[in-house]
Amino acid sequence: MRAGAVKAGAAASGPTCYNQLSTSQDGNLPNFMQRWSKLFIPTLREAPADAEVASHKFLVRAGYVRQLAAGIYSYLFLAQRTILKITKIVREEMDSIGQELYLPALNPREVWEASGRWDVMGDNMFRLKDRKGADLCLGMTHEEIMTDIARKELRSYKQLPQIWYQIQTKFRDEPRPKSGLLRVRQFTMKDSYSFDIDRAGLDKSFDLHDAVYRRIFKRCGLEFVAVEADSGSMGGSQSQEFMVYTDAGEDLVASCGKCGYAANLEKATSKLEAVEELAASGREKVYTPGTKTIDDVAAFLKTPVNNNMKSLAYVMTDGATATGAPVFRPLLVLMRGNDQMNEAKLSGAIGGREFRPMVEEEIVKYFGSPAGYLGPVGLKQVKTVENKGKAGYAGDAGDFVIIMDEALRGRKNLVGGANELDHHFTGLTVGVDFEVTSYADLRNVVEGEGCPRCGEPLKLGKTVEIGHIFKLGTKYADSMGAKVLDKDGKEVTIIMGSYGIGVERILTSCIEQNHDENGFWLSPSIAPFTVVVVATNVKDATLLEASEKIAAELEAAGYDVLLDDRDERPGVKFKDADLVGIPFRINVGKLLADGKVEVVERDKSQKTEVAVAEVLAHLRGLYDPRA
RNA sequence: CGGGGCGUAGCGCAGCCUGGUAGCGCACCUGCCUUGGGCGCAGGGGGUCGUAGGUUCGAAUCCUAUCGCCCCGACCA
Repeated sequence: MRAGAVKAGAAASGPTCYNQLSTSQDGNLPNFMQRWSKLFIPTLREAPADAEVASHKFLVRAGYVRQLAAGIYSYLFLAQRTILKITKIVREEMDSIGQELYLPALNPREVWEASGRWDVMGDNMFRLKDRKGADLCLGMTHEEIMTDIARKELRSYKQLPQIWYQIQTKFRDEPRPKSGLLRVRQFTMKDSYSFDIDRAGLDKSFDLHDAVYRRIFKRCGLEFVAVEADSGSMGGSQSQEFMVYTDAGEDLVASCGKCGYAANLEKATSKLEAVEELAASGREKVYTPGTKTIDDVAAFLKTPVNNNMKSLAYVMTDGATATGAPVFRPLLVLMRGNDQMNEAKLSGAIGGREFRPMVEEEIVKYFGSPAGYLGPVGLKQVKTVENKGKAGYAGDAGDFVIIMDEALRGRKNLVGGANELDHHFTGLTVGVDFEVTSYADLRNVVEGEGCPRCGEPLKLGKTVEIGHIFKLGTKYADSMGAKVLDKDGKEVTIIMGSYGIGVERILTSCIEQNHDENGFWLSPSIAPFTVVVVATNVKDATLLEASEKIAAELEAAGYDVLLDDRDERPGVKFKDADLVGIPFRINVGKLLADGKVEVVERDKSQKTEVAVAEVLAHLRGLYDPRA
């Protein structure tokens, strides 16, 4: 029998679609037994020196991927099989709520200008010119293209709701690609977009995605948490991320083991213990020589750190001049002395305006004092005005925006800088000694603080984001003019949602979650093969024949079978089998004389002796592909 | 963008300081041997030492520039 030939009885599904051209393929895989000796599975004994995280090391060692350039990878046979299985699951689940489209990755400048993001995306966007010199870019995400279709085609509320999705390659020129497939410049994303006539519709589309996402990740065998996320600066109302706990992750999540509260650190809050107020003394300027840090001041004045107020000086852009140059405005942030400010939270608090810390010259210019002694007293301040539901600031160019962290609201008799070298004020109280422009939650939650819902101590953990669902509202529909007529014949803006899944991140997260020193194991639902049959000695004809028979039987029962028929020593084959992510292994070897083989469960490293005639039944007890 | 590190055979590395015929382990090929956890023996193939200039009789090695990759930070729907 020729290797790779379609075995009689095994290829029951007729001509299988097996095009490898793009991510638009349907995910079908060839339905016949594969022979390792004929395949290209370049396993490595050692990982490349520049691989840091487990998934990166193993993806390379197991022959799944090879790097082409920074953050750009070729997916070899095993990786492609796994990706196809993942996208098949994604597709099956998404088809239950939406329709699949396939949109261009190559986008003209105009559509990105329509939304204003041609400029916003900056260097993160790959840009190129065509032969005529026209600007193009590679799509980082597809709000613009989807909204463009919607604005051109959708006319009536009767056509809503719509959920359109695609599985496409995305391009992002990350400043620092890293961690193998975790942070890359080219990757596959399932992105979907919902179009609704009203908020209630959006809520429903959002909830549908929430439910479908949970099913997808579960089917892929991932342990995940859904967390509250920062809805970004531009007015989205609800945002939820799906995260996987792993030390390879880059995001921090605060979670409560008791009530289930979980939130990205950019969003998380906590119950704070009350701070004892200092005795009222009235504002008093005190000489505090050489006390540039909060700890210095607190120690010098013998006051608790949390009665000290930290003043952080920033400049932010606030509008532009007639010529388009940005206008800068000073920004003072007031925090409890031992709290850390979260930049994402601040960004939200100032309506998404850009900001950066002041440099020393700016500090002197705006405060008339060197850093270390800054405070809110005596600063000229803007007025806050309501501006289409978003706070706008009115005032002269140098007027401050002063934002105070919620943890300081209502506090009295604080210590703060006096805007004068070597001097601080004691006895500062908001509303008496100074005013603030607004309050906002700006502080980072600290591990062990009380859950905002139930008060139990919060835990912090590192995570990778594998999915994100987001109520966009009218941001793109507004800027791009996507409107329909409602029941009353009135033109209304379509309300949108945006939902993403990182396909490769499902694979990498699975590996991060399920590996040991010898390799990794994937859920049978997404593993490139569900079972590998190891013929321990191919020179032994009886043994090889028995292996082939078992493999064929399993294949006919719906398993994706890899037959290791290589002329290698058993040790080599076992090492490779442990490495490449296949959840089940059948060793055909010494025990065959007694009519038995070994069934190995990779995750538990558990071996069970099973009679040859019982192999299928035994395996079905562990996992049934047709269940 | 700031800081650090590295580019020598497919992978992991030595050689560079102190210039003089390019090496080791693994992998690969051939033969023998072996067959339950990356065997053993023998023979063999493969590298313009990232690239370009320069110094020198002579450069992997010294100098300059440049490209690439990795890490930390910044940044990051």
